[in-house]
Amino acid sequence: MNGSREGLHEAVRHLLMREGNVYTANLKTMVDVLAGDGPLTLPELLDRTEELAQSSAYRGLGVLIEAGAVRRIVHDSDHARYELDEQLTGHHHHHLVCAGCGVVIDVELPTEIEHLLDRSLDAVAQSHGFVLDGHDLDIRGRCCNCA
Amino acid sequence: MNGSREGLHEAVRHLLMREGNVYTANLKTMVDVLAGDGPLTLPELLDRTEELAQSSAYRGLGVLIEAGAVRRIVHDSDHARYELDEQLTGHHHHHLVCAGCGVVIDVELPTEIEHLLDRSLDAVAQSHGFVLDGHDLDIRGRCCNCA
DNA sequence: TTGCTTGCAAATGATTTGCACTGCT
DNA sequence: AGCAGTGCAAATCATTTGCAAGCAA
Repeated sequence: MNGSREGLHEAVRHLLMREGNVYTANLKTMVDVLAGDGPLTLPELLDRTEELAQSSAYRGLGVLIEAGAVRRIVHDSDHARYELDEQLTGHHHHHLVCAGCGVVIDVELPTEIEHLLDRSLDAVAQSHGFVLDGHDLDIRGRCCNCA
Repeated sequence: MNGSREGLHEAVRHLLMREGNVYTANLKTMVDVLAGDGPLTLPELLDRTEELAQSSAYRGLGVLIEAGAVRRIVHDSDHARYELDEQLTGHHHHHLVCAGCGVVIDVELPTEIEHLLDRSLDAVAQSHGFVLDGHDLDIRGRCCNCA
């Protein structure tokens, strides 16, 4: 697991270098936290780090997003959430979102379903003159605490 | 089409009454605008109406959302978007979102795909102890103007 | 030095709210 | 009179940005 974490950092460093950015200690910390947990809000991210200013967190996330290392996901709750990009985790996944407390859980769907979906979405996008980029599927519900 | 619009207003009035609200002229105007167009941002909504204060629009949307007549959808763009709830339109649909200009287009998927998806999502939700409420599928891409 | 990262404090901007006013019952 | 809906102006709050200081090449 330490090995894969090392590989992760290498991959992030590579993404950042392409944009002329440096992989600083702050950024590394943030990537580590995001790698260890699901999609986090900014306050949650700050809770899990020491000595990281809020503005630096926001700015760092901006850099990571720019480089394609992090994705910003936004639902109805107050804060946006941030997670490592799928190109880094290698897992295509979706989100199970609780309408009560706003918690977000990563889930995966059976491969055949994803394939069928991809094909269908591609057709839809093309028929509207769109260049397809990807899809986001949110499953709305209530977790056992909020139900 | 006038007939269906009348039915729409009746349905909204019914939803509002259940919460002890009145279907005022402002609300009616907003529902009319939303019924005539896709998901709109607040500025877009204001552009399409006369004599509607921004705060009244926000407040009215809040009332309509509370009653289940309108849904607020939020992507990366500055403004949230508002659309009539599916229980009013009767059409289950998804969103084709342009990463460039932020425009959102309603699209539908083949029924068999939706069925497969529903079954799959239900299983996933249950396995995480969630009570399933529904799903939102966003197709990310670039429209012909922004590609 | 030169240029980039950092953190504090201040600014921005979508959305919400306080309050006084209007219109309906 | 009494109660809701309305709009103006002010407040709120996540996020962004200006700026001065620190650090690395």
